[in-house]
Order: sequence, then C-alpha cells, then structure tokens
Amino acid sequence: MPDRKSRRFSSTIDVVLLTAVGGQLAVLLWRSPEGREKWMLPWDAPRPAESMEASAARIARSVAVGDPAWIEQVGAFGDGKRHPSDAELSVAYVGLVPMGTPSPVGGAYAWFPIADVPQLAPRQRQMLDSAITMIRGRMDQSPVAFRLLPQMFTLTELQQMYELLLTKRLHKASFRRALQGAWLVEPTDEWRSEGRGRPAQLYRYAPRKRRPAQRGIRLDLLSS
Amino acid sequence: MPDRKSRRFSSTIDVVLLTAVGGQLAVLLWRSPEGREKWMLPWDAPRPAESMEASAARIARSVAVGDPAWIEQVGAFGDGKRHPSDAELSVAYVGLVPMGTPSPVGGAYAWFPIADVPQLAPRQRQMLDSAITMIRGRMDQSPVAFRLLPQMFTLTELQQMYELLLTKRLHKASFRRALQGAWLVEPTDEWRSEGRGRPAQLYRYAPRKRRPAQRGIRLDLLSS
DNA sequence: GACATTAGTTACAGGACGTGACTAATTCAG
DNA sequence: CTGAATTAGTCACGTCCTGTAACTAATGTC
Repeated sequence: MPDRKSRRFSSTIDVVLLTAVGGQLAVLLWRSPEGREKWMLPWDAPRPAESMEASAARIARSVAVGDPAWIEQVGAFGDGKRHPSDAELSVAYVGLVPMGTPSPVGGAYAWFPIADVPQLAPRQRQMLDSAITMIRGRMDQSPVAFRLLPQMFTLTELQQMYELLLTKRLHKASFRRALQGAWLVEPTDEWRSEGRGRPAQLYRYAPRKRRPAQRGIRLDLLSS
Repeated sequence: MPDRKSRRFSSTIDVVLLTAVGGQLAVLLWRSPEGREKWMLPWDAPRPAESMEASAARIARSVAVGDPAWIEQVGAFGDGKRHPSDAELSVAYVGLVPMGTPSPVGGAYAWFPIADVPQLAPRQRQMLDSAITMIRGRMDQSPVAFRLLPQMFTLTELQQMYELLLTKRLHKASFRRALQGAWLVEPTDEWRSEGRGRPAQLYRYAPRKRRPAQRGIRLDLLSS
C-alpha cells in the first residue's frame, strides 16, 4: 500500500428522473433560464452534513413535483469525461416518478422521450445510459414498474409498463398467470371505464411474502 | 435548480478483492506494517489523470499477485460513515481473483473468509457487504463464477463455485443440462485425477453467441 | 477381484410457459 | 333496440424446462 493520503476532489450529485410519457420512457432535463440551448440532467453540489441520497432527493424535489417514488444510486462517474460543472467526480442517482404526475410548467424543465434526448455533456450521457440499463436490469428484483405507475392501475397498464421497460411484447394470459403466482398485486373494488370496451378493474401494489422462489440456476449469461 | 457550484471533497478508491478459499468466499485485507491491530480494505487516493478503474486496478495489483480477472465499480459511499482516511467520499470497486492464486506472504496481507472478517471501519463494512451482494446478483449476467476459477476446471468445481455463490446445493444433472444449453464452456482434452474415483475432464470458459434467451417475464420480485 | 468413490448420462414426472380461442362487459352506429 | 366493434379477463392445450432418482463409467484401495 502506498501512502495513505486522500485527495481533494470537486464533486456533484446528478439525478436521472424517469417517468413514462405516451408509451415511452422519458427523462427530465433542465436548462438555465438564461435561455441558452444546453439541456442537462439536474445536478447540484452536495451540502455539508447531507447524505448523498438526501442530496439526490433534494435535487429531485426541486425540479419535479413532490418526491420521486423510488430512488437509488447508479454509481460514480468521472474519468475525464466533460460535465456542465468543472467537477472531477459526479455521483448519479436514478429516481422514478409515477406517470401522469403534473410536471412544472416553467420552460426551464421538460420531459424528453429517451429516443429524443438532445446532446448532453458526455458524462451526463453516460449517467443516463447507465441509469436506464440499471432500472431495466433491476425490474426482476425491485418494483420498478410499479413506481412508474400511479397507486392504482389496471393490469393492462401494468403489462404495458413491463413491455415498455423490456422493449418487447408480452402475452396477456402469460403475464397475468405470472403475476398471479408472484402475489404482487391485490384487486380494489374500483373499476375504470376507458371509453369503449369493458371496464377494467383497478389493482394496487401489495406484495405478499412468498417462498424464496426456489428456481434453480439461471445461466443466461452474456447475450453476446 | 440552485446555484451551480461544485464542492471540494476528499476521496479515496477502495478495493474489495474476493477469491475462494477452502469452499468459502474470502476477502483480502491489509494492515499497516507498524503492527496495529486494525485490518482494512486496501485503498488509496486516486491520482491525477488516472481513471477510477485504473486506480482500482493499480491498488489491486499492488496487494495481490497480478491483475484481478475481473473488476467493476460497486458504487460511491460516504454519508458520514467512518473510513480509515479522513475522506468524505469513497468509491468502491470489486475485483475477482482466481482461486489458488498464490497470495503475497508478507504479514501485511491476508485472505479472510467472509464469515470471519474482523471489525472494519463502518464505511468499509458497508462496501464489503455491497460488493458481495453485487457479485451474487450479477452471476446471471457476468461470468463471475468463471473468474473465481482457474482457466481450466472440472464441472464439479464449477458447480461447487455456483453453490458457494448461491449458498445452496444444486443437482448435478440439472446443472449440467443448463450449462449445456448455455454454450458457456468447451471441453479440453485434458483430464484430472483427484486421487480416488473416475478422473474428471477439464473444461475452459468459451461462451458462444446464442439467441437472446427469449424467456418471458420474471416476476421474482421482493423475496421479502 | 470386490468395493468404495467420484464422474458423467439417461429417463421420467410435474410444472412453467407460449399460444390461440373463448367469454364478458361496455360504447357506438344505425 | 340491435348488432358490430372494442377492450377486459379466462381457459385449455401442447411444448419445453426443471427436479429427481437411477443408471453407467473409470479410477484407487484392500
């Protein structure tokens, strides 16, 4: 082990806020009120005696309406890639906002479908990609899809959210059968009529403890 | 968005080096040659113009023999938890070392089975736990088990490595069938006789591209 | 040569999954 | 009022995957 000195670094906390808009994942970007053309992920310096997660929650709160329904660290980014600040190190967090949450109307913020994100600073682009990869990979372990939906939702909406995240179509019967076996939702006694067609029952997220899913091995390695 | 200033922070890179020793996961700890009783994860300050991953690799190289077979970021840790340095922020990396790699004999380093790790600084304890959780969760997506084995191994050794990481017994036939279907290994023409019993054929890790594993949904959420 | 030991394969039953076809409840057009 | 269109929800069946036990194969030991 070499000498045991830490080094001074300038750092930021950056937040990737995601929601679903019009059947697509969307990310909240911000630009300075001075009207320059540069959009960026919301970020700020951490404050003294404030945990990183608290910083991320504060930043999220300052740009979206209310707290995100879920927040988690993505990782630390730096390595010479450019950032809107001069910071050498940035810690990225990803937050999920339920779809339909009214967004601040000020022209300084906007939701961008992830296919239409304008050019970002390279480090922020990397953080965005990592955040999306992360929530897609965590769908099996965390209630990601549910945090992008309102508290009550129809099973069709839930399925569409999964299809959005997996970027692939699912079969209705299979989806519901799997859902049944997972004990994740419970029906409410409310129904929603979407205009034409039979009304759908509303469900809420209410996970029950289950046997630890005794499945054997998954050797789905390397989709190379 | 508040003011756009980044803040100066002292930071370190910490490395969780893991290997398998005697049927258990083990982590490399270091203590200062002055003979104080405090064991710790190897760490150092990042150097200017050195990427974080390069720092981690350098630190790993300085304490183990040769490069780890795999390295990946775990995340950023801080939040007031104590660290051997006075750094406010530490970025943790996890590295895997093939079992059987001769370790440096100097009394300053030792492999500790993860059940017998001595008391660490709280932040380092958190990093260790996160690193272990991370590689256990990543077994399905990355060749974690193979990086803990030598280049050539028997299928029984591979199965035992999976059992070690999953902390559960697997059935021989199921394991080999899944392995067959995953096109992950290829046989060599070498055999190893372990004393008594039929000799085992040696295999090497050689993943072949496969169709993207069309499996539907996995709703194995929340083992709560 | 019998036996213990470890490697590796085969066979079968039960469960999970993909799929298409079915029923149910509503709106809309005429 | 009636029937077509539309969306919700269920059922049934064939196929594949997985857990399991029993089997064969090759070696060392006595």
